[in-house]
Amino acid sequence: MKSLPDAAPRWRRRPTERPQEILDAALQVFSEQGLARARVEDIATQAGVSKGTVYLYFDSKEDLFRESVRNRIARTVEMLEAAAPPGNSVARIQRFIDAYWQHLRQPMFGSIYRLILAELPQFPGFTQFYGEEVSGRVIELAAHIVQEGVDEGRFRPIDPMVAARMIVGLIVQHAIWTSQPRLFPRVGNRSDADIGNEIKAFLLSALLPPATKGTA
Amino acid sequence: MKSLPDAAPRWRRRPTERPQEILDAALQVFSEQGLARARVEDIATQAGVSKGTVYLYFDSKEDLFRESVRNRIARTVEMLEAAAPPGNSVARIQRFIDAYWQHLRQPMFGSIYRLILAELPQFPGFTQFYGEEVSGRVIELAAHIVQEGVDEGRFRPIDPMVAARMIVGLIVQHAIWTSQPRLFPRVGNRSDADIGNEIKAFLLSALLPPATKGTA
DNA sequence: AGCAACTTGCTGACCGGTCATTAAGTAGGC
DNA sequence: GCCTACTTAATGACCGGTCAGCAAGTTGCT
Repeated sequence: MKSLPDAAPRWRRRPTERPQEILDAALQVFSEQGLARARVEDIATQAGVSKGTVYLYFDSKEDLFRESVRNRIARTVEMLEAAAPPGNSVARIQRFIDAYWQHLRQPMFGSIYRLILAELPQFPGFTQFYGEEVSGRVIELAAHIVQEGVDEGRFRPIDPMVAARMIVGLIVQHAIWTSQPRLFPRVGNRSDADIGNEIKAFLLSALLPPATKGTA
Repeated sequence: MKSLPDAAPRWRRRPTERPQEILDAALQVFSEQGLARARVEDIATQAGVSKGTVYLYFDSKEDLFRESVRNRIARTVEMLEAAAPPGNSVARIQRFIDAYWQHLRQPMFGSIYRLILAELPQFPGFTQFYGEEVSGRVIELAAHIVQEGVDEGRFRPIDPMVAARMIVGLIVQHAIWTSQPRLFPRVGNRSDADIGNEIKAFLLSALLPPATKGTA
C-alpha cells in the first residue's frame, strides 16, 4: 500500500524555485492579512509546501516579511525609470504619470502599500530603505523631468522637488483610495482611465505656464 | 500593617471617567502597535486600570478598537466644517487647507491614519462609516467651496468633486509622509508651515484662472 | 455621630486556544 | 547508498477573555 513505483511522487525537489515561490505567496498573504494575522502555515500552503520548508529558506516570519516586500518593490522603481525615456518634457511627465498610475492600479498594490505603511514603524531599517530606495528615487525621477521642463520653458518656474512631491502624492493617494471601494465613495464609480486623466489634467494645469494653459 | 487609615487608597471608583480614559489609552496604544500587536493589558496599564476593568466597559478588543477610532474621528470633521466660514472663496479654500493640514499634523494623526488604513479591510462596516462620514464629508466640504469659487469666476472652470479630491489627497498624503521621518527623506527637513504653504501655492496655481495667476 | 450591612468598581490569577519555531523522521534524485 | 529537500508533529510562548474575591464607597439604622 506504499507509493506505487510509477506513480508521480507526492512532491518534488525544486530548491532553486522554492524561495521565489515562497516570497510570492508570502507577499500575497501578508497583503491580505497584515504581518500579525498572516499565518506561516497559510503562506506555506499557498506556496505549495509545508510549514517546515519555509523555515528552510527564511529565518523567521519577520525575515520573510522583509524579504518579500523588498523583493517586490525593487522591480517597481526600475520599471518607472524605463517608462519615461528622454524627449519632450511635457510628454515625458505625462508618460511618467500614466506609467505610475497604471502600475499602482494593479490590484495588489493597494494592499501592498497599506501593508508597508502599516508595518513600517516596526522596521526602522526598512523605513530608511524605503525612503531612500523607493520614494527617494521615484521623486527624484519626477523632479528631474520637471527640472528639464522648467529649463526649457515648458513648465512655469517651480521648485522641481516640490512639484515632484505633488505629482507622486496625488497618484499614490488616489491609488490608496481606489484600492478599497468603500473607503472613498466619491471615486468609486469612475474608471481607472478617467481618474488617471483627471490627475494628469490637474497636474498639468498647475505646472504649465499661464500662457500655454490648455495648449498641450 | 494593613492600609494606614489616612493613606490614599490603591484605587478609586470613577465610573464616569473610566470609559473615556480607556478609549484614549487604547487609541494611543493601537496607533503605536496596530490592532494585532497591541495588548489589552498595555492599554489597561496606560489607562491606569487593570485588564479586567477594560472588559467591564467594552465587549472585546475589537469593540474597543472600533470605539476608540470612531470616538476620535468624529471630532475632526466638525472642526473642519467650522474652520471655513462663508466669505471670499479663495480665502475660504486657503483657510480650509491650513486648518486641515494643521489638524493632520498633530503628531498622533499620522499614526491614526496609518492605523485606520491598515486595519480597515478587517472592518467592512467601519470602512463604510469612514467613507461616508469622514472622507465623504471632508471632500464634500471642499467641493462646495470650489463650486462657489467657480460660480464667482474666482477659480477656473473645473469639476468641483475632482478638485476636492486633489486638494484633500495632497494634504493627506503629505501628512502620511511627514508622520514618519525616514519614510520620505525629501520632506523631512522642511517645516510644517513651509510644506503647508507649498501645498497651498501648488493647489491655487491649478485652481486659479490663467488670467489671475499670481494675483492672489 | 457612629457603625454595620450592603452595593459595585476594580483587581489579578488563571484557562484555553492559537501559532511561531524546532526537532525528528521520510523520501526524491543523483 | 547517500545527501538533503521536504514533511510531520511536538513544544512552548503568548495573550484574549473570564471570574472569584477584595476593597471603596454608600445607605440605613440606632
